[in-house]
Amino acid sequence: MPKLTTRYTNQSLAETFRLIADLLEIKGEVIYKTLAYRKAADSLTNLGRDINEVAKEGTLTELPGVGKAIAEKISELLTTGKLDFLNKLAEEVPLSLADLLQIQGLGPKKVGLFWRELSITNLDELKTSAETGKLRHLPGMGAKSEEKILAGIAALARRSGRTPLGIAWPFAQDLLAWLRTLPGVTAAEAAGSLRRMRDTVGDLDILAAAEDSEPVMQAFVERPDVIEIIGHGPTKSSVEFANRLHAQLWVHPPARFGTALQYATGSKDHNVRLRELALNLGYSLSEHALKRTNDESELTCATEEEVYAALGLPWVAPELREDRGEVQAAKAGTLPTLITVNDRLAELHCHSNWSDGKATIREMAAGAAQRGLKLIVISDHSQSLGIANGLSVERLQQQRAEIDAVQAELGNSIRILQGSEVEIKADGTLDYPDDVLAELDLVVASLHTSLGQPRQQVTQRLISAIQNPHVDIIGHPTGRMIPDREGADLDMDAVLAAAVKSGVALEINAHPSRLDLNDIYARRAAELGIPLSINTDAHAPQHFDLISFGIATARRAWVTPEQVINCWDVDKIMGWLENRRRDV
DNA sequence: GCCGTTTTCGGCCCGACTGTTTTCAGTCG
Repeated sequence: MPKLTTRYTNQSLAETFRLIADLLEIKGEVIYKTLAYRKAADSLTNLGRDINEVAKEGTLTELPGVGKAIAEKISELLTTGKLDFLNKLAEEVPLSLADLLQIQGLGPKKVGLFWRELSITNLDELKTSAETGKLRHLPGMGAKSEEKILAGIAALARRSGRTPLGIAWPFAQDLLAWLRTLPGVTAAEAAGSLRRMRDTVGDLDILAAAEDSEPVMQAFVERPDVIEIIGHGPTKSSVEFANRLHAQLWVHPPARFGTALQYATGSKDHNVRLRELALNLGYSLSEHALKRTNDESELTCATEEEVYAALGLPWVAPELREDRGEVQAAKAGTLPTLITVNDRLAELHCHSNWSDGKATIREMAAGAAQRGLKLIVISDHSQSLGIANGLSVERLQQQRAEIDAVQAELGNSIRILQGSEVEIKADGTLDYPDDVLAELDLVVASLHTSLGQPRQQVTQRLISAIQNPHVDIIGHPTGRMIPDREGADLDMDAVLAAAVKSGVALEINAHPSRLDLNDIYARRAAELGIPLSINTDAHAPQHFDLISFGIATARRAWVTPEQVINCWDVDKIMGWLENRRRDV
């Protein structure tokens, strides 16, 4: 439950509207009203600008899903920090009821029933009532329902929110590889937020193609690492694994794999758009087929391309399927040509054993060359980051000799530059003096410490670095760590405006625990013409392969290869750096 | 509560699974 603060961010505002939606639903308000609040919340989540700025402009109602009523509520929250409507609602419906919706299998109708009939308002009271058999006498309830609720409460205590993509992805790949070995399985793919490559995922959604689903489902729920079967049917099953991850598997015949994969990939909002479009074209779209509404005849699709083609659209990349304008763009033929992993030609931010890396400069350069990269920047930590063995000015100058030696040895297989990941210190100054920075081929400036500074202070600190003419790239701009640490409380509109002015590039750090910038801000930056740089921050050669997570984030941000420095050829990169040096 | 080259009022996606029932409501994605 969000606590009331006087300064609202896009996220806290979105949470407030989601809370309102939950409470209205428990209260029994017409479903479309609750959906409207959730839609508005999604719109705020997807917004790359500060809502305070939009409110100042008076253009709130131009946001999708925000009309007069919700715009007024946003304004009230932003100006007074309170919302009369929510306060009155909270007097009617206890706020703590919203927590009960977190329990798997428990929705607003049941929560409302428990509250009205038994005055249950929180988890403890619900648990006691279930344990003492008080729930089973209510309509639609029985002993099994009580068991399910208790299991749901226990599962809630075990789980801790969403899983970082970097953890979910490899596990899902193992699961898919195993599924593909099962007899009768002709294909298996990740779906859901996993396939859309969101930075965190809820449940793992997995789809398999097989004529006979039963044996596949049976094998799935009987896997030795399954600790609980949440559901088990012929087309859909869901389980909890020993590692606490939840997964659900759909099995459909190969001839229907296209509609099934499209359906299971989502997002929900993207699917709603497509189904609306289908209805306009005389089809009802489901995971099984496109059904003509006039004669019920079916058009089955083995591939997703066929599904989109039937709707008059080009195939839409999964990373775009968030209902952020992609269906409209597909219709208009203006989908971007998204960046791919193969477009990456350079790594501009990585570490060697001169600071906290695990490999030598030679090993890093050779590893990069082996992966087809044409240019690598060794950017070890600067002096004040003692914990990472940051380089003194003297060691930095010694490192140049080794880089030159490795360059001579490897010849023109790869270009090696000397850079640095320079600390932006708590006072906003950089960790090396300007004359030292001027000697470097490329400078990445990053925040690592004092991330908890007040908004204005930490924003000004980052802007100081952006304005330093020696800085080329801002590394992982917010400093967030998934899932544990929120980034700095930056005024991102001001940061982006400063970046536009200085011509500095912003990084999408590809490490799955960072993915910083995130998709929303990366999209906004690209729209503003700010050059992006996608880097793995590798501390060993195998980390170069983490690039796929950074590329996926860029794809979610609608980014094309031209907008990313790492995709330029060596001459263009060197030219860009030269221009920046000349402007100093 | 939002929204409109089929509508400014009347719509607002589709199906599987479960537990309670005896034909269906609730939940989920």
